[in-house]
Amino acid sequence: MSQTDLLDRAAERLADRRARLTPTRRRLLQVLEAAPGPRTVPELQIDLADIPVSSLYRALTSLEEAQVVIRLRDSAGTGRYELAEWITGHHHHVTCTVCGRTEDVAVGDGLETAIGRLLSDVAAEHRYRISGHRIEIEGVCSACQRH
Amino acid sequence: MSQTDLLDRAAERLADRRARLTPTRRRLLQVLEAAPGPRTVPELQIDLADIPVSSLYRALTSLEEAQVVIRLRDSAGTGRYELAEWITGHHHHVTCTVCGRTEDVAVGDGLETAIGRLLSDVAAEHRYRISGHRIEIEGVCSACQRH
DNA sequence: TTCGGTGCAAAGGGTTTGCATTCAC
DNA sequence: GTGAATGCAAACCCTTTGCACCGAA
Repeated sequence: MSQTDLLDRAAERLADRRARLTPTRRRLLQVLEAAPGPRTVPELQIDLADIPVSSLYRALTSLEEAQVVIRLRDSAGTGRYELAEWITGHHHHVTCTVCGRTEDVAVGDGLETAIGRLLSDVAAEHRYRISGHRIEIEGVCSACQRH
Repeated sequence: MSQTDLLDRAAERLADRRARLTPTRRRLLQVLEAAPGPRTVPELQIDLADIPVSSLYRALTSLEEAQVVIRLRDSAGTGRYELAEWITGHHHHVTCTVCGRTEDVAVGDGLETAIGRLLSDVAAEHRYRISGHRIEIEGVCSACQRH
């Protein structure tokens, strides 16, 4: 997806919620698009030093409500933001237990099917109405294996 | 595993690290063993009201280093502690998005094996040495569905 | 002119830490 | 006696919020 497309579609989703694609939000999306992985707010502040923290959080909250970005949690409990899956494509994450870096992971149909069965089992046995799931794969990345 | 066994083995693991199974740590393990799912420190304080927060955190850190407990993160980024899997057996979690309660979920061997194999494949593609995986399921529990 | 967005400052909540004290081996 | 464990208070860090002001539809 081109950057123009991304911004246009983000503007649409925001408009659905009577919100606007302001300069702050636009710059935020540009930084997130260029980022190699999910970013924390303190990290975003490096690229957006002139924007107050509270504005960053509020902009991210708006973008999350408009489903343009999603918020993850890293192992330290800090929020990490990335573009939503309709932009980046469906994926999960692997996290290195040594360096803490998180990478995107594309999953096969077989795994998705297995997860689907797990979810319906759980829904039945625990009488839950399932709304979502998160898979965390842990290991040591190739770089850290060499050290 | 009986409670005596649990405490004995915990004592061993602590001893390996020149740490002791003190009354605080013993009570902590008893509360965690009785809990239906991973607990936050604020929750633990309810059952262990006479123990200062800092002592709870330090005891939990020691127990985590001795690999007797593990620390998870819930969707709010808050740490949640539970007994290690060599005590409880491998399992996953389902969390109610309304009341916030987390329950342990047992998964059938067949399904677990299938998921484990698929996750390993995924990780291998990324040159990760896998140490584990966790699936966090979100939904609304039966009690909250009625309200 | 109305309502959303921003900036600033203060507060919130979980978590960590410095330091003195107490305790177990 | 020596290192581990505890208690207390303060500090930390990420995050949220109240309030006043600005700006776009």
